[in-house]
Amino acid sequence: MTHEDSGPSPSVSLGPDASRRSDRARRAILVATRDLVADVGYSRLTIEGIAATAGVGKQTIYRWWRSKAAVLFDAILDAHSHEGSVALPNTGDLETDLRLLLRGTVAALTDPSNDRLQRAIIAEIQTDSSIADELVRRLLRPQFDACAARIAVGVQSGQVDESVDTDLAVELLFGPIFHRWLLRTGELNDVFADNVLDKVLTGLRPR
Amino acid sequence: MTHEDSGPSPSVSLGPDASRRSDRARRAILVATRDLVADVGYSRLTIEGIAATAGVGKQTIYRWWRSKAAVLFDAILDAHSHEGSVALPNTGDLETDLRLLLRGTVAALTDPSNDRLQRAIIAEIQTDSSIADELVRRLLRPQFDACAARIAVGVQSGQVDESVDTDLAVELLFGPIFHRWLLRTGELNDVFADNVLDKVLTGLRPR
Amino acid sequence: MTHEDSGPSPSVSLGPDASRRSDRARRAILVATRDLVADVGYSRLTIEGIAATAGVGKQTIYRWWRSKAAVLFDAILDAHSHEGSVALPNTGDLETDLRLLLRGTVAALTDPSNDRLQRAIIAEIQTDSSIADELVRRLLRPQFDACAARIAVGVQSGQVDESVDTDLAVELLFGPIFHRWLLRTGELNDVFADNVLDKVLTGLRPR
Amino acid sequence: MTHEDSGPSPSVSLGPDASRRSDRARRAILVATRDLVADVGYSRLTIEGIAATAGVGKQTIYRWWRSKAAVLFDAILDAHSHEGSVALPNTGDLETDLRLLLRGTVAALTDPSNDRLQRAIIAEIQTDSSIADELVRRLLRPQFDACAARIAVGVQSGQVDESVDTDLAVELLFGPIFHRWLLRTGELNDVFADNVLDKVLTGLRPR
DNA sequence: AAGTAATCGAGACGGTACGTCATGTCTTACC
DNA sequence: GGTAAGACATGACGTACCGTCTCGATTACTT
Repeated sequence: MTHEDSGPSPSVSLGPDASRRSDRARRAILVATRDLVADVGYSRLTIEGIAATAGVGKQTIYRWWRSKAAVLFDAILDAHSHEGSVALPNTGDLETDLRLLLRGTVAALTDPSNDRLQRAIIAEIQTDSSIADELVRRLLRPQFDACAARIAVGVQSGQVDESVDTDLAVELLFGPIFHRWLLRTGELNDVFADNVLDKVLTGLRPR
Repeated sequence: MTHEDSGPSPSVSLGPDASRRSDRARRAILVATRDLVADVGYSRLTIEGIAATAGVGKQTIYRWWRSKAAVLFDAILDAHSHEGSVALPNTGDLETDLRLLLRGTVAALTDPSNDRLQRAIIAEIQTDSSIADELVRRLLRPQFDACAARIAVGVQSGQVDESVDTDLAVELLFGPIFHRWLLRTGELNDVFADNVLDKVLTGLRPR
Repeated sequence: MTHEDSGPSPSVSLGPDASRRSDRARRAILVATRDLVADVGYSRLTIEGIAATAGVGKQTIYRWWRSKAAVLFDAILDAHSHEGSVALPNTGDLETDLRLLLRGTVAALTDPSNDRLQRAIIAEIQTDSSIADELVRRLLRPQFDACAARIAVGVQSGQVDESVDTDLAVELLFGPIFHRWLLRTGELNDVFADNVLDKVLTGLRPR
Repeated sequence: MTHEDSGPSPSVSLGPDASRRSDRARRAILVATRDLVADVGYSRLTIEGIAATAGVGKQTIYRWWRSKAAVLFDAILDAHSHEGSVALPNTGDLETDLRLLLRGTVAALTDPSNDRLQRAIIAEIQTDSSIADELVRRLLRPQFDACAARIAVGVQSGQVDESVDTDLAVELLFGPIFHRWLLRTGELNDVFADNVLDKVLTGLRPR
């Protein structure tokens, strides 16, 4: 999202002259955004509030981000940037590995400290599809791809039928998990994740 | 408010004295809300705009609804109230019936005239969980229950393994569909729905 | 102000059919108006507040009075109706009698329990001159006329020059008093009243 | 805003940081206020109307003035600020000078183009005594002091008794004038002013 | 090192919408 | 038909934020 993806300060919009940009202000804005969303919720998050909390002029925010949603998105990216790569465990047993992955996803979604931030960005992408694209591209796709890769290994080792589309398999796994979280149709916990995994794997096994 | 509601003026919150309520105003508000969301999108939907379009005082909206989201939700309910019951077809073949159901769901989600209204309520339930509860209880649960009932018939006719939890089966089917629609991870069409159905049914068949 | 000036329920506007009028409601409205003005001041006096305090429907007020000012005016009239006639003392000495009158006026104006009510009607007559006419005709003119009559007696007894216009004399006396009270240009007390009286009488004495 | 005020943007309440204040907005607000009061009267004067007429945001008004009355008062002050000093003529004859002064006051009060503005501020000071204090201090007191000074000269030249309190004398003169204007007890014209002056001066002459 | 140009914190500005309050009209049910 | 109650359309209130703008005061490149 910045001019070089490997750089230290990813941003949705580059702005006029990024080299002069105050890193102190940028970090303060992202931290303030996270804190405020956690505190008061996204619906009460305001640019003025972020600026005041960060000790920053409003114009500094408008100079570098297109919208409140863009700030929020960078705040989330920034929070995830310390998580390291999306490597999956490979114990050799596909079911075990996927169980760890799904349970980890459940844990991340239900973590109260992230809940408001994550739901905020979901709410936002319903309106702003460019943010949706960024979200998929930078956060979700890498995870889904890693998961698909692990399933592909399962195909080679004979644990999964070779006719299976690995991308589809990923959505069969994550779909019900996100469905429960987003629509609040029921409790999201490890039992549910295990049940989903069991049935989906049954459908994917060689016949 | 749901299809079985025979009362004349359904509402999320009844307010002070529902017997005196003007039905003319209520209907105008719900229609205006639907029209405006379709026109300008939820983020630009305002109470003042609804009131002006409906030819109604703002106070009349605030008297009967707790929030903009509550109005929106009633507008959606009202739109669905004319749809008749949620009966599924029963051709005798489970796969055929479920294919029709999933394709219908895909069609409903991707229908451009509903898109903004539906996404608006999804955005809203991320913030307001009481609206989420209403949505599940009055709109989603009836459909899911109907689907689960059809699958239960499939168990009796030997098309589905008798160990299967029918509620879980429903989420395996709808989860990936909603996942694509909500997160915009890919194109949502009949091919995808058919693929989901195929793999899930494989996982559910008697062994 | 009513159809017969000597009747028991004076009102600025007669309304549709005064014979059916509820005297209970009328009295409750006037009392509530006085209480509320004293409590919260005229600027926060509302028809709804009067109706609620009086335990009366709003329509009952609108049916019998043309405006909030009219209610207020009747409330003042009603308060003064218990005061008896406007007889002045006649000790034989004009200065003594006028001193008592002016000091009484000062006392009435500075009485904190009447202050808000009186100032409210003053504020109102700046906007509504029909109320001003009523005020002068029913409250002020009788007092001024009584005062003028007393001065006329002074003319006959040789205490005032016979060329003096008694109406003018009255305004010379009351003018400075009201001036201080209305414009708040200084403290209004007996000393001031006595000084005014002294100088004005000097100007009026036979030469 | 008084005669000795040399600053460029006098205001009742200075607010947050007067140095940043837009003079364009301030002037537009005061002009709009005057125009609107003259047009529709004080009772129909609204902040929203002022803002709209002045082409200004409502917040700009609320930022710099505490109330609608404060705006009105500044509008009056601003109108008077172009009048130059409050010097009285000094022809050598006290009666002539005071006659000019009183007739000028009568003319100012009965001028239809000022009537609504002046009555509005009178109505307002009945409720808000801080505005009353400002009015006296900045507009009335300077005029009264000038008048008192002229009378003091009359004392020295033997036209007025040396025992006379000049401030009292001023109120004897202006009191009846304002009384007629405020209470609408009779017609306010030059004849009345001359009569008042005649009697008051008689009371003030050396004996 | 001085000059200069962009960013910074601050906050006033013209606006829009908020949610509340009061207006004056109306309808309903009771007496 | 008057009454208490209160819903209604209207419109102003005073507040909160929006996104733009203008101010000095840094700050960091340029010469």
